Amino acid sequence: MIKKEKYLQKLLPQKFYQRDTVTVAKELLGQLLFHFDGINLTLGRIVETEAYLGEGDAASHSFRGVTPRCRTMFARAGKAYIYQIYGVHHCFNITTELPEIGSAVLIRALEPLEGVELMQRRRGRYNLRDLCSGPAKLVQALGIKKEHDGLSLAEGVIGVSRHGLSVGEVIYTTTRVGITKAADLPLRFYIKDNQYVSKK
DNA sequence: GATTGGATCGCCT
DNA sequence: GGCGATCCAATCG
Repeated sequence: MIKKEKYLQKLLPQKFYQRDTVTVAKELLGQLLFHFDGINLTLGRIVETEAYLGEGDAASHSFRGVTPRCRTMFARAGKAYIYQIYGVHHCFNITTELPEIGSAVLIRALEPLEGVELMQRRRGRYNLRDLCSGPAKLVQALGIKKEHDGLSLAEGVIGVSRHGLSVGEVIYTTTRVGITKAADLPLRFYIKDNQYVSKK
């Protein structure tokens, strides 16, 4: 189980994230998100993302400036921003742009690829399509915790490894899921016809 | 100090 | 398709 090394070799550099949030959200599609918990590696291919902007986006936690919850959104690009939602779940984001811009990309769905058995145990679900087809589902499947908030993806504990889109795969753009403010902005991106996205 | 509601999920009908 | 779980950040007074 030395699989970890081959993914670390292709770790996306910090500069990948320190760019326009919409660009990062689109270019994360097809890449490989992993978590190494010290013993086991779980990994999936990113098939759905959403951009949360640092300016003019009322749905973004950063809309009214720095608060205790969203302070990580104002950290350097390429860090994990993890928050609790509905009292019971957690969501995983990656910070983008320059630190003064409170922006991030929400990872909404993965195609499970490595450590599938462990994901199934963590989820208590066995159908592959039920493992990572939602932001809180993939956090649970990968074993990501709120303690990882602020962690740099350059550490290689949680990280994204390069792996582009396949030939013929097309990116679809829609409005974001589950928000009421700024609900009309086209900031959700997913791989068209992919069976692992959270919603069509 | 109190109230409100949320970047969700899974079970129920 | 509807709704309860369950907590705390954000907002208001």
